[in-house]
Formats: sequence, C-alpha cells, structure tokens
Amino acid sequence: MENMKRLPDAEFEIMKVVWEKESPITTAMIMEEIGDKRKWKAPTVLTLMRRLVERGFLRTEKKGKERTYYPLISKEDYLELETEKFMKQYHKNSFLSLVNTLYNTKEPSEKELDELLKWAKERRK
Amino acid sequence: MENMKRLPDAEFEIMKVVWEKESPITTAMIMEEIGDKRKWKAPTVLTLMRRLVERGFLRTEKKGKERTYYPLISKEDYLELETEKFMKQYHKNSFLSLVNTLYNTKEPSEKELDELLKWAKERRK
DNA sequence: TCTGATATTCTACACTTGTAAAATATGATA
DNA sequence: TATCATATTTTACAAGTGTAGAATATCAGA
Repeated sequence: MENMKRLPDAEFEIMKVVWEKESPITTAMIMEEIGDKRKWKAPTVLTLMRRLVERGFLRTEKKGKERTYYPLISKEDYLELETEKFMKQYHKNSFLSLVNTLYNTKEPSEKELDELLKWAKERRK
Repeated sequence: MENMKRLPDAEFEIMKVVWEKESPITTAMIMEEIGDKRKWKAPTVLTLMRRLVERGFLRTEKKGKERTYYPLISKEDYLELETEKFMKQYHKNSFLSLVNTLYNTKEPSEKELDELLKWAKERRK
C-alpha cells in the first residue's frame, strides 16, 4: 500500500489476531481471542474493525446478520514499516545503537548471541 | 522515573534537541535548532516544553522574562524504555525477528554486519 | 408470523496530540 | 517613566484514539 501509516495500539491488537487466524475472520473470533484480555465490548471491537477497513487494512463482507473480514496488509509488510520507522526515528538506522541501548544495563542471553552470530555469519560469507 | 510513558512525536523532537545541547536550555535554542525545520511558532514550542515539564521530563526555572529548562530524564534511559517497548510489542523480544524483518527485502550492509559480529563476539567469550 | 437473542450501526464523549492566535508580562530603550 | 519588542501564558480548536450506550437489523425458534 502506498503511504501506509502506523496503526493505533488498539487496532494493532486486532490485526495481530486477524493475522494469526485463518480468514475469513469474524468478530466472534476476535472477541473470543481478546475480549477477555482487554475487556472490550462488542461495539468497541466493531468500531476498531471498521476503522481498519477505512484504513485499508481489512476488507469486509456482510452475510446476513454477520460480517466477515479479510486482511489486505500482511503482517510482514506492516512490521517492516513499523520497524523501519522505529530504527530511523530512535536509532538512526544503526543496529549497533539498538543493541547497545538494550544491553546497556542487562546482558544479552547466550541464545540471543548465538542466533545473532549465526545470522550475521550467514550473510557475510 | 517510575512508570515513564512514551512521548508523543513532537515532544520527542524537543527532547532530542534538549539532549544534544548543554543545559540550561532556552526556548531560543530550541527555536534556532528546529524552528526552521518544523516551522513551529514560539507558542507551539512553549506548549510542548510545558507538557514535558508536566510529564517530568524537564524542570524549568523562570528568570525574569525568560525560562530555562533542564532535562530530568537522560536520553539513554528514555531510549531504553522506548526500545524495550518496541521489541516486546512488535518482535516478542526477539532480535532475530527484528533482523529478519528489516533484512527481508534488503540486504544488510557490510558495515552493519561487521559491527554486529564484533559486538556479539565481544559479549560472548 | 411474532418474539427474543444477538450482531451491527449510530452516536457520543472524554482524552491526547499538534498547533497557534490572542492576551499578557517584562526587560530595554527613548 | 512611557513605549516597544519580545517571551510567556492563556485559551482554543481540530484530529485522532479508546471506549461503549442506545438504537436498529436480522436470524432462529415458538
């Protein structure tokens, strides 16, 4: 999508569920998944879904009483946008800046280090 | 600070300038630095500074006609919060997820890889 | 077909954020 | 000290976001 924008937190919550379920998505599925955790009422969820449709993140169809939804933006594409924005805004696109910030106080785990080393070496050869 | 919250973008812009200058900070300094770029009027900047004071990011003193400001939160502390929130929310705290997202389409530069390898190796032994 | 249950839509409202005009205070200068 | 220039404070307002009550539509069953 041209000029995709960051999602408000609540809408991103919804999208996370949408991405992890199989389409078509129903409101019931969303309610079941996060209704409890977030204590959202049905109209709240419906409002968020509607806004996501307006934003072009979902498309929707009405069958009788109920609506179904389908994602138009993939999780990968969205996370890429989000991550690039973040790296640029807070770390001048420097990965080193990021790790230094994160592990300034704490130490990285062995596992993280291993994964990272493996990843970096693979790209380098 | 207990329960520090994320800053709105405009306020973060201000903080970036605050952090890079020597305290005490004056509005004039801010205006000079980003007044042009962002085309903010003086009252806009003053409002943002006031909000930052209310949030506990700055303290301020009034000398005569003018105000001076001092940061109460360091750049390092704030970036740590921001980065941790980001990693948790968008990457389940996994670096690998982050690098895979970033370098899914593009390739990492030699320089990034070198820096990263160096960093990881240093931590490991 | 009437009725109740349920999903959706409409409407609303408070809070946050970005932005600044108008009003005011105060130091500098004539 | 009266006046001007300038910095600050007050006030405001539109958009965006989180949240949901009230109103409405529609399916399923009596």
